Amino acid sequence: MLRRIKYLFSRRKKVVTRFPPSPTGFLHIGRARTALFNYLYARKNRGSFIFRIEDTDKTRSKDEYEKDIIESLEWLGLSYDNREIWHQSERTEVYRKYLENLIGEGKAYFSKEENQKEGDRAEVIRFKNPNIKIKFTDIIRGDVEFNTTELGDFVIARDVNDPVYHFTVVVDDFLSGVTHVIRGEDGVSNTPRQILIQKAIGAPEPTYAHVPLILAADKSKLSGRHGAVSVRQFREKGYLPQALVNYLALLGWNPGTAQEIFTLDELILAFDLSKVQKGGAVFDEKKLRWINKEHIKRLPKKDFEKELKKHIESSERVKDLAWKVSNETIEKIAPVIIDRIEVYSDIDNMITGRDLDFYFSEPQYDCLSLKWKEEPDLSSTQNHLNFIRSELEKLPEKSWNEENVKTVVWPYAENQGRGEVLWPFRYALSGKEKSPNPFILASILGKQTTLKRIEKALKLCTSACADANIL
RNA sequence: GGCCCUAUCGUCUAAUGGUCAGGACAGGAGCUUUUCAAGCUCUAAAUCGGGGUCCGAUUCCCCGUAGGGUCACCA
Repeated sequence: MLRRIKYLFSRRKKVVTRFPPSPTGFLHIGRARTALFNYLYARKNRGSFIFRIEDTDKTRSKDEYEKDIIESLEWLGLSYDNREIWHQSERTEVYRKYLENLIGEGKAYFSKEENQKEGDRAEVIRFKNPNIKIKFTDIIRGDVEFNTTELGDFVIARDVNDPVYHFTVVVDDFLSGVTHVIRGEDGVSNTPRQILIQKAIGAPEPTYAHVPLILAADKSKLSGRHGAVSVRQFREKGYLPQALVNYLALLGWNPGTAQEIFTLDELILAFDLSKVQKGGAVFDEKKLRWINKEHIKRLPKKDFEKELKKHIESSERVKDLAWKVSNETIEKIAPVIIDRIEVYSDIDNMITGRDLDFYFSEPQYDCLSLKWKEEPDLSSTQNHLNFIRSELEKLPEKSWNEENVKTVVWPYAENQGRGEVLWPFRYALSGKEKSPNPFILASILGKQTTLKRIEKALKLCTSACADANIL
């Protein structure tokens, strides 16, 4: 009972996590993952997740990047809880107060410098290092100990109005009540100096968790030269945000169960920071693609259809040829397409590869292609097509569907040879070596078009090929 | 180089002081109503090396090796 109360008491402090990117580039997936971990941890503990902008480097910070980071975060569905977004560039007043206090207390001092490189100031503010041992507990890596002597009296500001990162993070984390600092592994060695500053300004020490880095296939840090690294690039490639989130969560973490496909809400439930891996993880786009496919399969039908329509309608080919894209067609082909793609950009590739043409226009092909590979000539192909046509003509329009077309043709195909019958049937409808099966095709195209295309195939058999003396 | 961290199939990972070291992705083979895809079944594939501790280590310890991070008036 006492334990229980103690436990509850210890948990009373509200968890606050944060994501403080500097707008010096598009949102990198590595950073997106640490944002995700912060988000998950906060949500899991019913705490809050804070977002702020660290733009103290005026030359490298760009509005364009800030916009991208905010959009990407929103796209991923990682909502933050603060209404107002702090910009460190607008908070020099705040930092100055702390800076002046430290100087007044003798914990920091102005220091004359010899210019090491261009842009260096002649005078900076340095932190007076007490040279103590710093020990902190990291949720992921356990106890970490550092001797701070080697840090020396490090710089905390260029001048009173121009503080440096280490100082601003500590002040802002303190002021916004951050309880858990979850960041990339590259922050480990920054921790001791930040703890030193915390002690100096009287800020409580947050709990740390350093997440391992995302690696490229060659095990080096994932960067631009390895291809897509920003969230926006994956978005442009046609990945689903929930799939990216799912994959990123699974990189370096696992729920301890066999479950691999998660929604954001499921992740919140299952997530456990202490089970995050210690070593870096190689980014594998193949697996991301697979996860994306699984999420596409789980999409509400209408959502997928909408996206499919968008891709088809906006393609150059469809626009150039002025093909009509009816909702009815979209609904019919959606299940066929869904089995054949992993990311939305695969739809675009199918269009450019002419793999969708036959749904919208009459196929053009060479009559010889109608012949099944084991047939010596077109004579029996012609017979088969004739049979299919006459039988299908009897099938009323309102019973025209995949199942019924199959019922009509199947016994005949069994009898005459599947390839011999089905290949020309399918080819007549698609004009393609590879396509969905003829029954689905027939049901998508409808009775009229199906019969028209068979008719056309029959004509080709008798005229063109006959001329060429192939029969 | 100093300091810090890490080490299981190709990749993401599970597991235990005693297991046939499990799963998933990717690969290979096959099945299913021609082709393509999907689906299903099967298959190959790993505990970095060397010392300890122990009846027994992949697991615990040490050393090595490899990889990574960090050493700014960048964040």
